[in-house]
Amino acid sequence: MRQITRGRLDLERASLLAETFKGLGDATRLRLLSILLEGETCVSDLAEQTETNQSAVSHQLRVLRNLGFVSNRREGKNIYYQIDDEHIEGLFNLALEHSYHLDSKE
Amino acid sequence: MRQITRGRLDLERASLLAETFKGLGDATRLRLLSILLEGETCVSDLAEQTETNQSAVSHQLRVLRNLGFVSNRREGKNIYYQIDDEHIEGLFNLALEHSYHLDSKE
DNA sequence: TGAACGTGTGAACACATATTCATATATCAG
DNA sequence: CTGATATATGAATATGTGTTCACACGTTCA
Repeated sequence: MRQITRGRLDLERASLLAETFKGLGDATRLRLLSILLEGETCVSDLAEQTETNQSAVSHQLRVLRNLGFVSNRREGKNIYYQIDDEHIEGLFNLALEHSYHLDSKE
Repeated sequence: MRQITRGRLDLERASLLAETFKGLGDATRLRLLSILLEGETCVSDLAEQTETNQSAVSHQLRVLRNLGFVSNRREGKNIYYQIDDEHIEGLFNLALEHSYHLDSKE
């Protein structure tokens, strides 16, 4: 059982966490993740479904890969991406709750 | 009981979520929040404890206020900030778990 | 081998963002 | 009112980031 480190963040740990949140701080990346949460998808399908050009998708997938959010595998000419992190869905849902929370404040 | 909206994110909702994550995507802001999670704190103390100049702290507190993460109250010359969102701690902890997850991959 | 297709990558550009400096505003003490 | 203190704010600057374009690379198929 992992003991979560609580208490004040030092600069180094804060920077690490900031990287994680920054990775989720872009609408295109969130939409890619949202599609991938429904299942493995290849790059061209991701581009089509998000109405984003293929190069932009590739760039953003690299960001997600570097953060350990997704992984990929080649199958012929296609490369399929998949979620490779168990916390993304939770982060999604908490952030959604926050947005509802905001609604109710206004 | 709130029904969480799942499934694919449209652009508008994705942008909203991205704002939330962007707000957490900065080490200075995360450290401020981390201190505030321990209790209400005034601006000058926040600046001192993060070794950040007062103006920068004020700017970042404004960002956090605009996102609904914190609120404040004046007491004499001081202004005390406090956490005003129930999801921040959860987001913190999930992101921490993700960072441990990353460690174990390398 | 060569053409077609899917994907990755570097450069360039436009735009966003964090920090600093100077200064404004608000409150309090005298 | 005056000066001191706490905080906010706008402008300037440096740095980061997302997208596009052009092209490279790898795979398949004929």
